[in-house]
Amino acid sequence: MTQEMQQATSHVRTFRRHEFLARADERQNCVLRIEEGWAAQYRLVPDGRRQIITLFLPGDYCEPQWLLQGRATLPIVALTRVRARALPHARIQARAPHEEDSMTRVLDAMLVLLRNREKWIFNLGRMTATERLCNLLCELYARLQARNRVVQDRCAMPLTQYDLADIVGISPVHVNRVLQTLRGDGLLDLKGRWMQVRDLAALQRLGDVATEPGPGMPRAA
Amino acid sequence: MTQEMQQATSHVRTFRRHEFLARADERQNCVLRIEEGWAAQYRLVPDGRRQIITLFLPGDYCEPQWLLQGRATLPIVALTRVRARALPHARIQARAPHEEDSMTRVLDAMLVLLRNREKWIFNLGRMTATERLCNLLCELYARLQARNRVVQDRCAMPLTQYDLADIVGISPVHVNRVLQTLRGDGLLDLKGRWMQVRDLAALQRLGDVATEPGPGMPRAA
DNA sequence: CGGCACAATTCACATAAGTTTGCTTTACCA
DNA sequence: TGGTAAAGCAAACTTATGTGAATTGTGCCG
Repeated sequence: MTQEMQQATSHVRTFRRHEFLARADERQNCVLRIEEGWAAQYRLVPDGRRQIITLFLPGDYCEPQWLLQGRATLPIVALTRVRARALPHARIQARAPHEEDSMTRVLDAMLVLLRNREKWIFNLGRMTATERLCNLLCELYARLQARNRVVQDRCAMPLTQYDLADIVGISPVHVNRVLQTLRGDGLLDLKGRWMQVRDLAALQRLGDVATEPGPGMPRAA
Repeated sequence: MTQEMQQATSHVRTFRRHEFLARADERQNCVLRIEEGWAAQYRLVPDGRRQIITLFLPGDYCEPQWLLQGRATLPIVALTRVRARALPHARIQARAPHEEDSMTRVLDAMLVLLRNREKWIFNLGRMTATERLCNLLCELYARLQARNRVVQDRCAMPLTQYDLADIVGISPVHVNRVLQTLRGDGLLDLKGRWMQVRDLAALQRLGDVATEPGPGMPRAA
C-alpha cells in the first residue's frame, strides 16, 4: 500500500503506555477510533496535580471536535498499550455525502459528551469519594459490557490507583482506602488489572445517588 | 400584535426568582435567550445537595441542545428575576435557510459549552476552594465585561453565597470564609448584590493555576 | 415605619480526605 | 530468571473543609 493510499484510507497506529495520542493544540487531520487499550484526555497543574477529563475505551472515538476544529484542545495519553485506527477527516465526510446526515452523527456524539460531562461535574462537585468511585466503576463496567468485554462478572481494569485518583479527583492513598472498604464489604475485587464485580446492585446504589428534582424548590431549606 | 403572530415570532417571558425556566424532561419548542437576570441549570441529590452545572447570564442562550432534542434534560431555575426571549425553533431554523449555516452556529455553541465543562471538571476535581472561587469570580467578571456590564471595576453579583457554594462544590460557610479572606487581602469586595474587583491580576493568579502540560510525562513522579 | 424572612457572619467542633513515609507485592525487562 | 521500578498497601499525622447552631445584618412588603 503506497503512502498516498494510506493517507486516503484509514490506517492503524499503535502507542505504548504513556505515549501521546495527541498533544495540546496539535493539528489533527484524523479522528482516532480506539480498537484496543485505554486512553485519557487530561489537564495538568504545574505542581503535579492532574485531572483526567475524558476516558477513552475500545470502540470510542477520540474527540469528534477534531472534525470541526481541526485541532486537539487537550492532550490525550495512552494509559495502556493502545491500538487505534486513524480515520482521515476527508474520508469520514465522504462516507455520508448527504451533508445533514454526517452532521447529525457528529451532533449526537457531542450531545453524549455533553451529558457525560454534566454527570462528572455533578459527581466531582457533590459526591463523596466513595460515591464517585462506585459511580466510576459502574460506568466503566457498563461501558465494557456494552462492548461485550465483560465475562461473567469480570472485566479488564487496567487503570492504576493513580489513574483512578486523577479521574475522581481524590488522592491515590484515599482511592486505596475506599477500595479496601469496598472489597471488605464484598462489593468488588480489584486485583491485577482485573475487576470482579460481586454485588453490582449495591455498587450502583452507592454510586447513583442523584435523582431528578421533585416539584419542590431547590435549596428551599 | 395578535396572539398568533406572537407565537410565530419571538416573545418575551418573565420569571420570578426561584421560578423554573424549564423542568427536567419537559418538552421545549423554543430556545430562551436571557435578556435580564441570572439562571442556573442544576442537579440535585434527595438529601439536599445541589450542584449547579451551568450558569446563564444576560445574553446567553439556554441550551442549544433543545434545538436538537426538543426537550430539556436538567431543570433550569431563575436565580433572580429573569426576562427572557423565547425563540421558536422554527423561527431559528428559518432565519438561516442554508442548512449548513445554522448547523454551524449550533455546533459552535456546543463546542463552547464543551470547553466550559472541561474547565469545570478540572476545577472541581483538582482546585482548592479558594482557587475555584477566584476562578469563578474571574469568569463571571469577564463574561459580564464582554456584555458591557462592568462599570469601572464593579459588576452585579446577584448570587447568594449558597448559590456560589453550589457552583464551586463547597459549603456555604466555607464560601463565606474564603470571601472574607479575599476581602481582607484587598482582592475584592462583595457587598449587597455587587462585586468590586480591586485586584484583578491577583485574582486571576489565584484562579488560573492550570497550564498546558510540558513535554514531560504526566504523573511521572 | 415596622416586622419578617432570608442572607451573611461567626464560632466551636467533627470528619473526610490529603500527606508523608516506609514496607510489600507485583510486573516487566534484560 | 533475577533484578528493578512501579504499583499496592498500611499507619500516623495534618489539614481543609463540612456541620450545627447562634447572632447579626439587610432588604422587602404590607
